[in-house]
Amino acid sequence: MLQLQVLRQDPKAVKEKLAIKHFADTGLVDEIIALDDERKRLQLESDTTQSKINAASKEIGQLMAKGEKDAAEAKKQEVAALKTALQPIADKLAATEKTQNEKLVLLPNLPSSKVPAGKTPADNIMVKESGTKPTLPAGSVPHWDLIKKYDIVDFETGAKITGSGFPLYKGKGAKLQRALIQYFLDYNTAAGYTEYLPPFMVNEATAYGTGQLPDKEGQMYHMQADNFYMIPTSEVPVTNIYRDEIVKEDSLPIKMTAYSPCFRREAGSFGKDVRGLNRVHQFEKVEIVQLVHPEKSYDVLDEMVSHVEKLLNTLELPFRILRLCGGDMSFASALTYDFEVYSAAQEKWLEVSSVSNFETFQTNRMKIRFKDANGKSQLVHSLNGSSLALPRIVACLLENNQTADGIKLPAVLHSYFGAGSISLPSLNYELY
RNA sequence: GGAGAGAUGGCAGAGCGGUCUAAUGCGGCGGUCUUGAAAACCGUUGACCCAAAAGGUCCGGGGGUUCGAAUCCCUCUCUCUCCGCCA
Repeated sequence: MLQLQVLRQDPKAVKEKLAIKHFADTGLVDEIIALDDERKRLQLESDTTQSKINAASKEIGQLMAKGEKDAAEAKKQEVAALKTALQPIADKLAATEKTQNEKLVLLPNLPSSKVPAGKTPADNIMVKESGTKPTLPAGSVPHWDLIKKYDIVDFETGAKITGSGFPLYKGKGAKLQRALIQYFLDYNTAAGYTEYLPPFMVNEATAYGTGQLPDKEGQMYHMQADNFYMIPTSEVPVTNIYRDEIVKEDSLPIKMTAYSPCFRREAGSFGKDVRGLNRVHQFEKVEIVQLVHPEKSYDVLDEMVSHVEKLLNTLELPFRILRLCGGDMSFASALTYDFEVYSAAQEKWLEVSSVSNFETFQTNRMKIRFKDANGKSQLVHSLNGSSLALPRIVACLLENNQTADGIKLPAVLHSYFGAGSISLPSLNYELY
């Protein structure tokens, strides 16, 4: 949620920035400012009346103590009249605040000056490309064939248990998940991030805090009986740890990391991109989140990008980094870098991480603040990124490293996985 | 699931219809003393709305009673104790 004062200060600049995000309804900005003027007027009127009521009530108490019953009665009449007058003002004030807030929540975050103006993924700027695309041996196949050959992910049984898009990892496939999660968490904690294991369901207030509600309600699984939502990413519970808190300035930056499964309905996606592990309803991810001083957030964004970059390097996969254009960025982000790894058998790039600075867009909703040197409360900036989302990493590891007699794993995973490669299953293994 | 108790400022904790502009303690900040620190003493110390003063709002959330609610009533959420069930 944007800060009102930003709209009031320079509505013209706000509209120009919204245009970069391809947000059409710029009239909303003026509407919100007009509502704010109205709100202030009503607030003043309400406060003045309330002040009179308070003063009169106090007098009644004093008159009663002195035994002047008639005078007290007269005052009571006076208060009753004031209260009658106050009621419509209070109702109107509440309605105005509600409408204003509903409209304010519709505005996306403003893009930083580094965001290119384009509209589609083709307009994203490639910042870096790293590693070389492997030349696969003859007979190489995409990961959806490899997982069957090696018997490590079973989509059919996952569909039987739950539904399509819920993979069932098996044997070495399950162990590879565990190894990757463990490795990613170790990598993050070594860089000073505190590890959390959060609840995987959240309440409404939490989902609202990070912006999943009201915007993306249809993308989350909803537990109707208890009104909980399955988390689409651990960013949601983790960022909310500090909701409604005022932290000490010297406790910044707050660096947090968490593993969680992520649940996404992916309503509306279908077609080729959903094949295999490319797009699923439940997947594993390790996330990094930082709450930082406003002046440092763009340095921290660079630091987080470099953190993920080094992690990807150790996995020995070719990848590229993109700076997203206004049209491709998320609603809440001010600047986003996407990481894509190259899937050699599919011959395409797959997104495995998205690192964003949200500035005060999330913390304004969650009221995460710190006290500055002058004793003033200021909103902190929030950032997050994946390090990393597993399924597409696994897809690329399988495809890019396939050989005639097994799948070679990068050296960094050997100790976590307990072997240097995934070998073909023995026959009796299939007969479990 | 059953029975009971509770939710107050950063923390602990009093207040149970009008002087609550919330006692007191701890912690924090500033000062005196000190070479410096500790101790002691003195002062200070919440958030939000409003350009600011004045004023208003906030004692878990929401609603109600009353001229007046931290205090009484209803309701929701959460915490604790005991019983039951259980990984």
